[in-house]
Amino acid sequence: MAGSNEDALKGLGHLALGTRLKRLGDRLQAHAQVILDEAKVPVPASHLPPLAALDSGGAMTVGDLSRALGVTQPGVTRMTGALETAGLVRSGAAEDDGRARVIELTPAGRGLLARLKRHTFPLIEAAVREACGDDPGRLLGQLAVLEDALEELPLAARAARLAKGARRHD
Amino acid sequence: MAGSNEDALKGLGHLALGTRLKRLGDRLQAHAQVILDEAKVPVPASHLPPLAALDSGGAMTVGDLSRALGVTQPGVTRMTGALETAGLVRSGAAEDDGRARVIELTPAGRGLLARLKRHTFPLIEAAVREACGDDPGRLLGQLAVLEDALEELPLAARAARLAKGARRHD
DNA sequence: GGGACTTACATAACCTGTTATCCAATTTGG
DNA sequence: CCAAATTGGATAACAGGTTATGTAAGTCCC
Repeated sequence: MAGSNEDALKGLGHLALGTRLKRLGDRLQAHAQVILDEAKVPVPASHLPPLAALDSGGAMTVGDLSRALGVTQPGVTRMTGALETAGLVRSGAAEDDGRARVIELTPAGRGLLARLKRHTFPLIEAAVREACGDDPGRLLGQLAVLEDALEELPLAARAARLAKGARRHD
Repeated sequence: MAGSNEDALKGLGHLALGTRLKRLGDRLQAHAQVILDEAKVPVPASHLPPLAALDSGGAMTVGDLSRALGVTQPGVTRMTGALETAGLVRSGAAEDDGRARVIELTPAGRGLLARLKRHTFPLIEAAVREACGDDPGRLLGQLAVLEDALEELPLAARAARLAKGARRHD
């Protein structure tokens, strides 16, 4: 019999780290969604990043948002389309460039953001921080280390180098 | 005016932790995929967890796999379907229960796993460990803390408690 | 033993991201 | 000034997960 499962991912250790990170991220978002729902926020959590970016950065184009959020341009097009349907943002051609579409918050969007910043975001922030354990910054630090490392030298390159070094033991 | 921006995104800070974890996980998987491709592994990285689970746990049903991997049952159905098409697993009704479908590795699947365990997994493992920085276990530990915390008390409950405590400052 | 629940899986529809490609507007260079 | 290259965005197709629901097999209980 398989005995106690669960350890399948654990057994893969660092190999499954990617899977594990994704799942944990998903779960965090789902939990945050519950808080948002309780606060009667009329948008899914996934739409908050663009709203926050527009709030802090002011009106900007699709491309700007794409860069600001780190999601691809089609993703931004879809998100902003949904937000526009929800009445939280509006958009129009840029004055100086007919190709660019400038997105800005509507009053409704600004109002929502104001409420969120005052009541909801701090709550989520505090709850997540608490869930992170004694030293909340440490997790973020570890993530940054990993992100930077991947940026600096891809895994494949590291693997190749390690393989070369290990070959004599083979 | 929003003044110094940043604080909207700061407010999102830990809400964005979910997004960040997911994105980092994605990137890790993409990097691992490169290594797998170079090793001529004929499956996407996302299919390795079920293979590894079957390898370590032996033949098991769809439901077992779902629990072992932490993905939903339809997800397992799809994954195993693809693996079966690829000839790496096979399946059949359980002897004692006509509803259950038991999945097991084919010889090809076992062979692939053997090769991976010998050559590829250790490489990925080592590369990821290196990328994680000086103390590779610490990140896993942090993740476990967060996972356990979410399990033990959902964010919404934490938020509710924190909100109650903070109300007198409102 | 036969009807009502329960269980295990399959299927469908959806969500949210991706890459690939197309179109229109702008810029550039001859 | 017009043709070519570039740029900003939209659209389509796909990926990999999810939830919701359907269906067949098993179990319970009168």
